[in-house]
Order: sequence, then structure tokens, then C-alpha cells
Amino acid sequence: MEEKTWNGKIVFHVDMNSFYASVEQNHDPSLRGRPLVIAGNPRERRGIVVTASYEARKYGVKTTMPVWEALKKCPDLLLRKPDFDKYRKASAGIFELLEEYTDIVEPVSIDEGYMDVTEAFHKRDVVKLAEEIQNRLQRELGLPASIGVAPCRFLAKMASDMKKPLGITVLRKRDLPRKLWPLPVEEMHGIGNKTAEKMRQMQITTIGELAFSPKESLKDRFGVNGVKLHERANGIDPRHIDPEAASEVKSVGNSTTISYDVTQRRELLDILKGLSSKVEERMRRKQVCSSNIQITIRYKNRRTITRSRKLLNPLWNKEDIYIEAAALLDKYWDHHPVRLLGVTGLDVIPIDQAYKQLDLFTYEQDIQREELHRTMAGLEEKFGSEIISKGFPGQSGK
DNA sequence: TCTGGGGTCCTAGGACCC
DNA sequence: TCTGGGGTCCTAGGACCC
Repeated sequence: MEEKTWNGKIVFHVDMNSFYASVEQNHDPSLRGRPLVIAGNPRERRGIVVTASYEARKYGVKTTMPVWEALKKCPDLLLRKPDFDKYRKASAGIFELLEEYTDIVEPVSIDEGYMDVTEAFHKRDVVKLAEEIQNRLQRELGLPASIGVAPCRFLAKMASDMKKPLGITVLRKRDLPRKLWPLPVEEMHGIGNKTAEKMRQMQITTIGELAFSPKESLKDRFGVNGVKLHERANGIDPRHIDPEAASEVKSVGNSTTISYDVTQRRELLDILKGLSSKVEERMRRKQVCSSNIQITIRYKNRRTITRSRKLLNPLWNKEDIYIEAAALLDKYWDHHPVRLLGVTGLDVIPIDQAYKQLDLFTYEQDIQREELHRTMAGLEEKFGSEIISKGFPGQSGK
């Protein structure tokens, strides 16, 4: 590759193929070459396909398909529950390997990430480099990946999607008319069903038509996002690769779809208790706390609401999280049957920062609040749970 | 037999303050 | 006697992604 081809940045997007299924097939050789699906609740009524191996995809099995439907398409389908500890370990191995080549590696999820190889490799053949990385991921970790090579994030992302599995796709600016613009607009990263439908109404059906649409009309219809999409369709994307981006968590949540629809308050509270405890666990692992607790309620008819409350002091233990969550449930649940409940800590901050923010005054409030909690727990024990159904006097700034 | 669970970012309205 | 113009914070929902 001549140097003038790459007069700007060189970005790789590394995207693992059927990641969860590949990891499972590595661990258990009997799964190799077989149609395999990783599913949330295999055999349960509401399980869906999280990842399908390529062997399963041949039968038409796809991500997000209900398990019962996948089994109908492929009766010999093998099912496994997701094992995130396993996947996290595999993921760490991948990013360690990528970081051998440059420090500018940004994980965007457990199985994909960007690399900026401009500085480290601008004088070398970057396609050879991509091949080397792909081969090593396969040989050393047993994990297939597709790699997109481009002058910016967006194009690298689109490129890695163009050939799967085990693809390497170069997408330079001059390739846009041939490789990007003919694609239907819904294949563009950042455009989902809703936006695609609105664009169809504007006679925009391909990425090329988006690229040549007047910027003003896109801005009127889609706001700042319209301008961004227009720029990206033209190969313009100024976002840098930021190795720190992934560590800046903003929320930590847990939710569960119940296999039947729940109408009993006591039962919902029990579920909230379990979710609160999981949120505590995950916040502790990430060493963060939250000053804004949110619950999610999905009703039988799939209508979903979220209710949240900002707190004066950050929380980090399950009892406090539960009390906030329960108060929100009692205040906002309309007594219709519930199929999903969730608890999320929003506005999370690192726990060491929170300690710094706690001055003596709020510390004293904390003590008082703890006493109040104990009192309430005692009352609940004595008189049953209805006593707190009127809502709990929490720690809001009101 | 319909449709999980983890997130991020953006928008918009209301409250409140000056 | 009929009603300003910002600015910020909070909340809820929507769209999207993996």
C-alpha cells in the first residue's frame, strides 16, 4: 500500500464473529461444527437467542429470535446458557493482544473495539497488519474476527461488517461510491427501524442518497443527529479513538423478565430485593456508587415505564438501593400485571470520589437515615409490609 | 408459545431562579 | 388586567447498539 493512500488516520475496527458461541466451542470441542445457540433462558418460555454459531445461522436461526422458534427451524440445535465470566476472560485476552500493537485501543463492548494504528504503523502495510492480528486471534485464542480498515471510526465499523466471518475489508474514501453508497440506509450504523422509515418517507433509501441529501432538510427532520449521519455517509467522522472511554461507566443496572405476570406487591418487592443485591454486587465490582436510583416496570402488554429519583448522597449498599426502589414501585406501579422489573443506579461515580464529597454534615444525615432504616425494618417485621407502602421518606433534596 | 438484558445519547417539558 | 427571557436541573421517554 502506498503511503499517500493513507494521508490521514488509520483506524481498525475489530469485531469478533459469533463471539459467545465461539468461546463455548473453544471450551467444549463437542460443540465445534455444530449448530449452537447461546440463549438467556434456554428451554424457558421467554428465552431468546443471544448468539448463534454460523452452523446454526445456516438454518435461519438469528439473534433475538425466541428459542422456541429457533428450535422449530433447527430441531438439533444445541443450547447453552451465557457464561459472562468466561466471556470476560476471553475478552481480556483479545484486548491484551490488540494492545501489543498500539496503546490506542478502545473497547466498545465485550467483543469489539477500535484501534488507531496511525502513529505506530503509518509506514507499513496496514492490510498485512490486519491479517496478522486476525491470524493471531484465531491461532492463539481460537477466536475468529472480522477487521475493518478505514480512515475513521464510522467507516472502519461499516467495513468490518461487510465480510463475515474472518473478513478483512478496506474502506477508503474513494471506495465510498462503490462499496458504501449502494447499501440500504438501514444497514448504516446509527440508523435503526424508526429512522430508516422516516428516511424512506423522504425518498432516501440508500446511504448514497443520504450522502447527497441537503443537509438542511436532514437537520430539520433529525436534529444534530441528522447532520452527523449526513457527514458519516460522506465518510466524515471526527471522533477519536479513546482508550479511557470504556472505563467511564454511567449506569449500572439489573433487570429480569418474569416467566409469568406478577400482580402481588409482596412478590414484586422480593424481586426488587434480589435485583438491588445484584446491583450492589456489580457496583462493588466496578468500585462505583450511585446518586440516582431508577426502576423499570414492563407491563403484560409490554408498555414500559421508568421512574427515577435523584438523591442527595450516593448509595452503595443493597438495603439503601432496595428502599429507594421499593418507594418508587409503591409510588408509581399502577397494579397492572408486571412482566419485567429492573433496578438501575444512574449517575454513578467512583467510590473514592464519593467519600471526598461526603462532608461531616451529610455524614450525620447518613447516620440518621440508617437509624430510620432500622426503625422501618423493625416496623415492617412487626406489622407487615403495608406499613411502608405509603412511601419511604428518603434522602431527596426536597 | 412472540420478542432478553446490558448499556449510551438525545430531546423535551416543567420547575425554579434571577 | 394578562403575563419576558434566559439558564439550569430534573425527569421520562425514545432511538439505537451489542
